[in-house]
Amino acid sequence: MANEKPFSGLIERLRAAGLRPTRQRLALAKLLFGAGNRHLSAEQLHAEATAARVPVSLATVYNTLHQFTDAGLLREVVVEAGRSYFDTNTQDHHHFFHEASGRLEDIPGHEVGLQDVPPAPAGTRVSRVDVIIRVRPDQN
Amino acid sequence: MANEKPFSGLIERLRAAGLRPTRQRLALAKLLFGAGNRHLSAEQLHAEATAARVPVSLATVYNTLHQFTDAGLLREVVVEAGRSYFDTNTQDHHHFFHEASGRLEDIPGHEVGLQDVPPAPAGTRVSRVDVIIRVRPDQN
DNA sequence: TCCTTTACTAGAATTATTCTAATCTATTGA
DNA sequence: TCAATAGATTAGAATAATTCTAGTAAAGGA
Repeated sequence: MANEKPFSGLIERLRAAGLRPTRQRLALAKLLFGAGNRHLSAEQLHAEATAARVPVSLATVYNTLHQFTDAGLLREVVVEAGRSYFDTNTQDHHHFFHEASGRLEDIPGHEVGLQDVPPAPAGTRVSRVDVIIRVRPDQN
Repeated sequence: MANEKPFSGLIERLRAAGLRPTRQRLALAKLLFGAGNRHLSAEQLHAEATAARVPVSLATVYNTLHQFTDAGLLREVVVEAGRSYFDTNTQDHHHFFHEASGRLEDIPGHEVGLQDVPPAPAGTRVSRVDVIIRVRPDQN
């Protein structure tokens, strides 16, 4: 199965980002990038690593998530006070946020368009545009 | 000055929301709504209240902000992990977020348009759409 | 005024995240 | 191959934002 040796590629990605391909970084990368687009909190990833018998400390999970984010491998999405998710899809796209369950769902980038985006205030430039469509269960 | 008796209106707004117009709620409402559109964190509002010689506990500030939000008098905007602002402008509008300073700035609603907003996932309905344009200092 | 309900409070508790200082490991060059 | 070292990992403490608790106080109606 294609799951056997997904390491070589990951090692390159980490090296390219200036990160040593250590055991825990590889294990976390495999969990993050080995199964399509994901939206995970640090706690969730830590729990997955533990379940996968990769003992890694929560501090390392946080460090790693931030390093990956800085390297452009992940994107951080904040939806609620004290709750942020790391998204493995770094392409230009937006999100549905399910208020009831706290779940985040991708909206393919081309499905939402912005018109008349105003210019950035003087002395600044746009670093990113986040669009979050908050939805809740329909009560019908 | 027009600042002398802005209470009567506020008392009505609170009553309409089913909230008793208590001393601290009135004082906080006055700080919030007495000076145009504002974006305040709970800590900031608590500091302002203290400075205005209105001793109110932080717990009450949180309670009040959430009650006002539930009543539609405020809108909560989350921009960073562990940092949320309460916006006194409840009209449909979006924000610039200054990453360097942590400051939030309104973009009048009609300046940004969304096209091709996808339908909400089955069984859900849209409760709100947040657009946050993140900007950072231009390095030129 | 009295009573009931609702609000307020200080401080403790909780949650998410970051820091610290000690230990370990990947890499490199002899 | 191996030691030196720069960088990574760790447990646990520290911090920050927020919520909870349970006791006290104040508002509004009878």
